[in-house]
Amino acid sequence: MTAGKTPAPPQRRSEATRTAILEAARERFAADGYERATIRAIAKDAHIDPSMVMRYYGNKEGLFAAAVTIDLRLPDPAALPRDEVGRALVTHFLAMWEESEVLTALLRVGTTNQAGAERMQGIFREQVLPLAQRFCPDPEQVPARAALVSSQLLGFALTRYVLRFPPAVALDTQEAAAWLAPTVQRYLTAPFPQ
Amino acid sequence: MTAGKTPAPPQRRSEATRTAILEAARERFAADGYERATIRAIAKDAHIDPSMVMRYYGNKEGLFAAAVTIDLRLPDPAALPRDEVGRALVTHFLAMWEESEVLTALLRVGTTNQAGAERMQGIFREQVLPLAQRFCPDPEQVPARAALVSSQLLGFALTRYVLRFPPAVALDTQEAAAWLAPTVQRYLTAPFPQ
DNA sequence: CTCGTAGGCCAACAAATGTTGACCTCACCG
DNA sequence: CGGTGAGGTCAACATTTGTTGGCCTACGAG
Repeated sequence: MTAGKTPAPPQRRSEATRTAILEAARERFAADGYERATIRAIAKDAHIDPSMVMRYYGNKEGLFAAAVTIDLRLPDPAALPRDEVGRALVTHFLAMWEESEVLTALLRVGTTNQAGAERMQGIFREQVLPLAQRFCPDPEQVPARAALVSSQLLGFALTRYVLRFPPAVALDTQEAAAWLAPTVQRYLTAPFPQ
Repeated sequence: MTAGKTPAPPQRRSEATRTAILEAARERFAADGYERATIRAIAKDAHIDPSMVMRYYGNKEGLFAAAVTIDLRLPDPAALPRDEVGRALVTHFLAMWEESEVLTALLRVGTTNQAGAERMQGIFREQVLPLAQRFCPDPEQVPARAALVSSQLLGFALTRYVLRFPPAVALDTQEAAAWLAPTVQRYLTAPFPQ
């Protein structure tokens, strides 16, 4: 609260544990979901006392909010050729899921926790919607198309990273992208069906 | 345990509460997921004592197992014309999701609970895989295609019934089916892409 | 009428969990 | 050297949750 007058970073040694807590929290939330990821377990993973978690992040919700911040880093729509947006989006998404547990954590929490669901709605609204806008002329259709794209991408992540359906796990990212890209491409650019 | 020798139904009045418990359990599991659906809350909804739940279903896992039994009632593949399987599957799925909360309950629990995830794998294996078998000549490709179909169907259910993305909720089932059917159709019958 | 028993409730236990406050320790500044 | 405050630990709290066992009640068979 009391902002130090010196702009120099006063961080003695706490930054290390702060990030250790966040890393442990991400792992636990990804593996167990919100309810089963206990503060005590996270603290033990970070090799500190549970009360430290509270001091740094206030409460469990605050910890979750701090641990799971997501930037999808979607490619600039303007730079994408219209007929390759599907493939570009899919490969980008798969890469993001493979490289960190944050998305798995968010998906797990989003299905059981109201705050988590709202967080996902926020990401959808601020990051996916704008991209869809670029490729669909009729603004009336943009939200539905963006939601369909999300449904396929999240659905594949669900079966592969959360439910772990063996065939979905077995697909390598190349094959998966080859299957999913046309779907996403169609949702974004094809005319309204029927 | 002690089977009555009289074949006449000895049920005095318990069957009513048994099903009341199951209904309440389905509602709670669907709304809250496994962890946050408490036995006490379920019992209160069913207007009985929590200990009754234990007596009838042993423990919480037993209750979940009894409450969430799913038969997708997939249409007979043999009766489906090959080029309409996509639309038939999608409309059937949407109808099932709309008519009861069991699927929502299973999806919510599947994402946080190992037993729930395995239950979903079982349904996939025993009900979706066989259907895909009918439409794909190469047995090598059947599991992947079935998983892709599941990913799109579950993904749409996720965004619509669990995460409640507004555009996904706003779509009426007709529109949704029109968008999703070609995707499912392609996953089942189109040649391997690229 | 009597009494066994199924259906049901009440009270309690043990464990786990989020959260709090007192205390400790030691680097650093005056 | 003294003390101030940040980084950290410990023990405890109140609550919730799954689960258990004892007790009550009424109905139907003998």
